[in-house]
Amino acid sequence: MSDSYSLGEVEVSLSPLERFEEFLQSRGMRCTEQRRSMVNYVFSHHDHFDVDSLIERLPRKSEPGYVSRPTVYRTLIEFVDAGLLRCFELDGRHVYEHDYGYPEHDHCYCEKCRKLFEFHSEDLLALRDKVGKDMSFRVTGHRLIITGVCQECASQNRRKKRKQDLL
Amino acid sequence: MSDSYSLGEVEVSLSPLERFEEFLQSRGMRCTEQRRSMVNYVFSHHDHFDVDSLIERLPRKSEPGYVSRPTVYRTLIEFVDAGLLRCFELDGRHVYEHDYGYPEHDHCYCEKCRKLFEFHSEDLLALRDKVGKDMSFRVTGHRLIITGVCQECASQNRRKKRKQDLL
DNA sequence: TTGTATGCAAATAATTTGCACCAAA
DNA sequence: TTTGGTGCAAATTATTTGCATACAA
Repeated sequence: MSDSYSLGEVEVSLSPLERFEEFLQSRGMRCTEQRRSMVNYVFSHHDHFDVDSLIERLPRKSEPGYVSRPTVYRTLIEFVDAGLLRCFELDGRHVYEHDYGYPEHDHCYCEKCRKLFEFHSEDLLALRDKVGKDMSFRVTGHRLIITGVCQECASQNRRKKRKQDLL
Repeated sequence: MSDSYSLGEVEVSLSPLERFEEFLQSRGMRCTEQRRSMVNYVFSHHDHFDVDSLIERLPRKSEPGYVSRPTVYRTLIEFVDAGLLRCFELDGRHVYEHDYGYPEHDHCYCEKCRKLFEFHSEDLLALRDKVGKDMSFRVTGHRLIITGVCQECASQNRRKKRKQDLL
């Protein structure tokens, strides 16, 4: 095992668990069974997820690794504080995604299938900083969501329309 | 009175009430006391607002123009459908702002005072369309929020720090 | 008159909290 | 042994809904 850890596309020197342990130490918090379980399950996929979909993947009650719903909420907040996850709101619920070891990006959101598609734009970062300068605003971050219809949903619509035309 | 109506910076040919009445007609909905009252209060300010702050401005129960909370929610949805308001989520609640007769814009959000500052960027629209093209995504809209600290809050911090330095 | 709209109270949904018990360091 | 952590049940918050009544067209 090398001394660096690859997640997505960015090289980082610690695994998510190691980094989280460091965070816990620095705050006098404990590395519990539940926290370790959460790290395992959250960082074994790179999808976006909400609390419900995470709990579906987590072990059930009475199985090893089970984490209660309140603790899931509490631990996700810790992950965000630790810089492991980012969180945003979509359709009235919190959505989480990997931050640590994962390249910065923004999203297109399909209003039909409700899927998120990632993209990265250097121009956006430049634009963001320019706006900050113009407005004397000290920028710490941003969130851009482009809404619309993804290719797949758009072509499904077209297929349906063609069928209707034949009737 | 001229036959065009100026709100913010964009000229439109109908007042918000007239436009809403048109919308209601087209859907076989009725122009009620409550809907008229809401139009009055919502379009007499240009601020961002959430349901609670709107209800604070609205007449109290037993006063003329009173609208019950469920009807406030229902009517705001109608305003959005009618293209009079836009809605987005911030800190777990719905925030509304004028759309009709108001120029397209995005926001800087100060994490200290939680105020929203508007800006407009043509570059952003171009960027948005380019991303859509690159990703074969049919763009219908976007939402950009730049987070950080506004000038006022930043300078307050500096003042506090200076004072602390003197102790 | 006829169905849409409203207010009330109750239901939902997502998230948070109080607290007695449990366990990491 | 000493705090911090957890699960449970209950509380909160924002929003939505069912339904009997009220009212616009």
